Amino acid sequence: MARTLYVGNLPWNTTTEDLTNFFGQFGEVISSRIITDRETGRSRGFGFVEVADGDAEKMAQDLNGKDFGGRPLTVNEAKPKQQM
DNA sequence: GTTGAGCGTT
Repeated sequence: MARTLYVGNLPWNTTTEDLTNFFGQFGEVISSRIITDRETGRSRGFGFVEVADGDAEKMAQDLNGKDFGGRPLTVNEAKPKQQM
């Protein structure tokens, strides 16, 4: 399985590939997703990164507060989304 | 071409 990490304080131009590359250096990245505004299509400045179960907590602590794009990254374990 | 707390889409 994998854990989902909430990533905030991202630059507007951050892409999913940027998250995958950055998080990939700290652990195994399963998938990444940048949340874009559904109505405007522009980036909301945050996203989610799905990582390996065993590396999730370590990556969250290592990447939290790390500099990314010139700004301190905000990383936390994402809240479980309602699965229907 | 803007903005800056905040937990997402099929």
